[in-house]
Amino acid sequence: MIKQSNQEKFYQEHDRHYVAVDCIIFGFDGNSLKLLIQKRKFEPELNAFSLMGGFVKNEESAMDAANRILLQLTGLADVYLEQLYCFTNVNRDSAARTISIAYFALINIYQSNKLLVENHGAFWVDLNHCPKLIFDHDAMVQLALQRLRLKFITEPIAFNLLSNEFTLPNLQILYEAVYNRAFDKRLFRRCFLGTGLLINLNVKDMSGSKKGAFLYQFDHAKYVQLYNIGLYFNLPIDKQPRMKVDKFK
Amino acid sequence: MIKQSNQEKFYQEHDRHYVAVDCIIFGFDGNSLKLLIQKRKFEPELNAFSLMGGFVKNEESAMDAANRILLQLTGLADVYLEQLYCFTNVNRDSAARTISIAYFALINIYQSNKLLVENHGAFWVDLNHCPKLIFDHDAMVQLALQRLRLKFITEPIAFNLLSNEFTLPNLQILYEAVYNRAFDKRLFRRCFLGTGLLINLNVKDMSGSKKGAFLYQFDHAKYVQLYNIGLYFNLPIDKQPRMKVDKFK
DNA sequence: TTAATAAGTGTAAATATAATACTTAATATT
DNA sequence: AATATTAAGTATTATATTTACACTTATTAA
Repeated sequence: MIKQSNQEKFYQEHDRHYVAVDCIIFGFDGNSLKLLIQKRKFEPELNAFSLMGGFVKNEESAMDAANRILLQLTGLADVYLEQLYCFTNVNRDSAARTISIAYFALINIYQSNKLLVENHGAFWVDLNHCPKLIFDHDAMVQLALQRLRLKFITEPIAFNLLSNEFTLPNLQILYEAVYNRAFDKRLFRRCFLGTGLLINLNVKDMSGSKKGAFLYQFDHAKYVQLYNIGLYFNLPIDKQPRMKVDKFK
Repeated sequence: MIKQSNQEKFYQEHDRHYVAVDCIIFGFDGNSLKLLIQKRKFEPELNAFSLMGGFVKNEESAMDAANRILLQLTGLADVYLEQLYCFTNVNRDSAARTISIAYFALINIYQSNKLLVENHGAFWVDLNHCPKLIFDHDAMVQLALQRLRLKFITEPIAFNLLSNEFTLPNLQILYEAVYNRAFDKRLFRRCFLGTGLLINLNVKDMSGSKKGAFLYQFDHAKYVQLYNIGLYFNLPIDKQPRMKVDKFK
């Protein structure tokens, strides 16, 4: 008990800080990547654009806080959510020294609760036409996009942005939006179908073309099963040129 | 001014937290990967083993804090240091709610100041024979090792663990320690020499064998130059088997 | 019936990776 | 002086992967 009080003293000598989480919330409307941002209703930076965020409370982890904020804003639980980076520059927040743990989320844009989103002054913007955001939020978004590009190659997380049922053209357009470049249809299909993780539902979605495109589902169970025997998801796309002697001989 | 005070009120409604940094400090003794840990001289967990850490102060970023701790402990500045992950579980620290931002460092074990290290009750342990560490520090180390394996393939950071001059066998032993497996000498040499980033000094290090092994330097300037024209460091080693239809047909 | 549209498909060439064993330089030993 | 020892250093062939590339098909609308 005396120990406990010594401990407390030891800790109490140190500074404490506001700890916030900021959420980079990605969505996909079938054509382009979207980001959910808000017009701030409070100071500092009233009326400026920012990511959705909030403070971490004593009784919750940062992940809890991010989930809480996502639920409040979108009505969605069990969202794909990943810690991105912890931003700690002393003056990053103009109001008070605050460290921010950035998380990025992938959600199905059409499953989010429109009313909740609107009530929070939030709205979806095209990633390519995103207004300037406050503080270091632009840097957060850029870093999230980088991370997304890494992840899309090495984990099958793209499906979090799509409906349960999707077509291969849907999937390709999503990847093209993320990497901001076109892929050859034949190569793209082969590398995805080659994983054996897509279940052809033998039903056509006729909304996108006259011929219609087959609907697929992602076989999550098979993914887990293969992962557990040491096989990994890894698409041979968007490989960056490598330093090689012949490349500059 | 009234605005400012409203801001302050808004922030002051929220909890503040102790924010620590913990450093996963890697070294290499020519044979195996080492970790710098300490025997704690204070509560909680007096005499238990832990990573080196400290609290983030009001006037410094987390990176500043990590650098400060590294300098105090090893006498080294300008160390390779990278943010790993922010650990925020509510009960991760038994003494008080503390969030910890973990950083990993790569240092040349022989450049660290032995006296300083000893005075801090710190010492190097073989990664394969590391005692149980306090709190979530074991998880931090495992995550750092994972990150290291990713990074060693995609960035030439291994050289931070070696002397300025090194032999190809030195480098290979280091990679073998990190990936915990043997590499074929011919493949390993080819993939490194193939980058064109190693300068053969045409001087032999005779300490390791009768024949001697040529000393090399990493050509950092060339690395930056190639990086800037869009060529990337990427070694084709330790590729994980990929999910493919034929693999389980 | 035909025109239009996007979906869907296969093969060959080039490149990258993996698998493999012997030679060489220097030192230590007899 | 000859020989044994040790780890360093080297090249080729087979296999797998990646890239490049153009036509056919299913359906709807005119």
